[in-house]
Amino acid sequence: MSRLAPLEGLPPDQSLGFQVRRCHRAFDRVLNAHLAPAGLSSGFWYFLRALWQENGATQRRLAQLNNVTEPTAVAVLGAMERLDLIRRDRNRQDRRKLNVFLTPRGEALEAELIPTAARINDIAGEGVSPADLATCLSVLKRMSDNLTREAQARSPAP
Amino acid sequence: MSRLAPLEGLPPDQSLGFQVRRCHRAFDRVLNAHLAPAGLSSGFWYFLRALWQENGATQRRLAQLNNVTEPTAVAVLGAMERLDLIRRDRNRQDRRKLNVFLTPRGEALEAELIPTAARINDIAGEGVSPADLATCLSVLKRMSDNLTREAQARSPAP
DNA sequence: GTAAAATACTTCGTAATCTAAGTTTTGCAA
DNA sequence: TTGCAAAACTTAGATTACGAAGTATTTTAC
Repeated sequence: MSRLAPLEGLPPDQSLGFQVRRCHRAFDRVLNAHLAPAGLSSGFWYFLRALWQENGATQRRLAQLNNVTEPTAVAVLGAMERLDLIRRDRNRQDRRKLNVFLTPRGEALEAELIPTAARINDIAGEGVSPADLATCLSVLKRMSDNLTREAQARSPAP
Repeated sequence: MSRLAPLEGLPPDQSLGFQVRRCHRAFDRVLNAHLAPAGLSSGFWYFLRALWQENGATQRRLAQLNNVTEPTAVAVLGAMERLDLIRRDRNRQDRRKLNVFLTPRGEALEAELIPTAARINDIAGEGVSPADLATCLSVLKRMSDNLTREAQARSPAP
C-alpha cells in the first residue's frame, strides 16, 4: 500500500487559510487601484471608515475597530495627518490619550469613497447567491473569532 | 424624512472586504505564532508549500502559485536561501531562469509543518458545518476570480 | 542576421504590518 | 504621599507586499 505524502492531505485549493489570503490580496489590489487616482492608499480606507463611525475616537480605539496593533495605527494616522485628512488632539481630561478628528477634507471623502467600496463588494460578489454570501460572511466572522481566541490563548495577558 | 449617512449602507460587519481582511490578519497572526518557535515566519510557509508541490519550479512560477508579484518572491526566497532552506540554480537551457530547489533542511520541514497548518485550519473551522465551510471556500474562490478579473481589466497588458 | 519584442529576474523606493522595548501620564495601595 | 502598576502612545527594526524601472537572455520579425 502507498503512503501519501503529507501535502496530499492539504491541497491549497481546499485550505481555508490559503483562500482567505488569496482573496484578501485580491481585495487589497482592487481597493488600491480604485484609491490611487485620489492619491490615497488602502491603509487609509480602514481608518477613514472607523472615523466616519466614531469621529474623535482615540488611537487605541481606532486600532481595535480596525484589527491592527497600535504601532500600525501610529504609522498610518501619522501619514493621514501629514495629508491633512485628520488632526490629533491631546485629551484634556487624560493627557495620555489622543483624540482623532476628521478634517473637512477627511469628512468630504466619505461621500466619494463609500460608493467605491460598495462597488468593490458588488464586483466581488458577482454570480454568488445572497444566501451563499451571507453564509460566507458568517463563516469568516466565526473563523476570525476562533483564531483570535487561539492567538490570545498562546500569548495570555500578564 | 431623514437622509441616511452614506456609511449606513455599508456596515463593516457586513462588508466582505472587511471580514476577509480581518480573517486574513487572524490567520497570519496564528501562523506566525506557530512558526516562530522554529525560527520561521509566515512568508516562508507559502513558498515552502509551493516547493513541496513543485520542487525545482522557477521563481516566476512560485510567485504565480503564491499570488504574489516577483519582487516579493525575490525578497522572500533570498531570505530562505540565506537560511539554507532552498538553493537557486541557473537553468542551463534558458539562462534567464532560476530553478529553486529545497535543501534537505527545507524538505525536512514538510513533515513538521503540514500538521501545523492542518491544525490551524481545524481551529479556524471549529463549530462550522462542513457544508458551510465548503460554501465559504467556493465563495472565496469566486470572489478572488471576480476581483482578479477586475484588476486586470483596469491595468490591461500592453 | 540583426533589430525589436518578450521573458525572467533584480533593484529601488514605499506602504502596511508585526514584536519588543521605551516614554509619559494616570490611578491605586501601602 | 510616595511609589509602583497599568494605560496610551511612540520608536526601532524586521517582514511581507507593491509598482516602476533596470539588466540579461531569448525569441520573433523582417
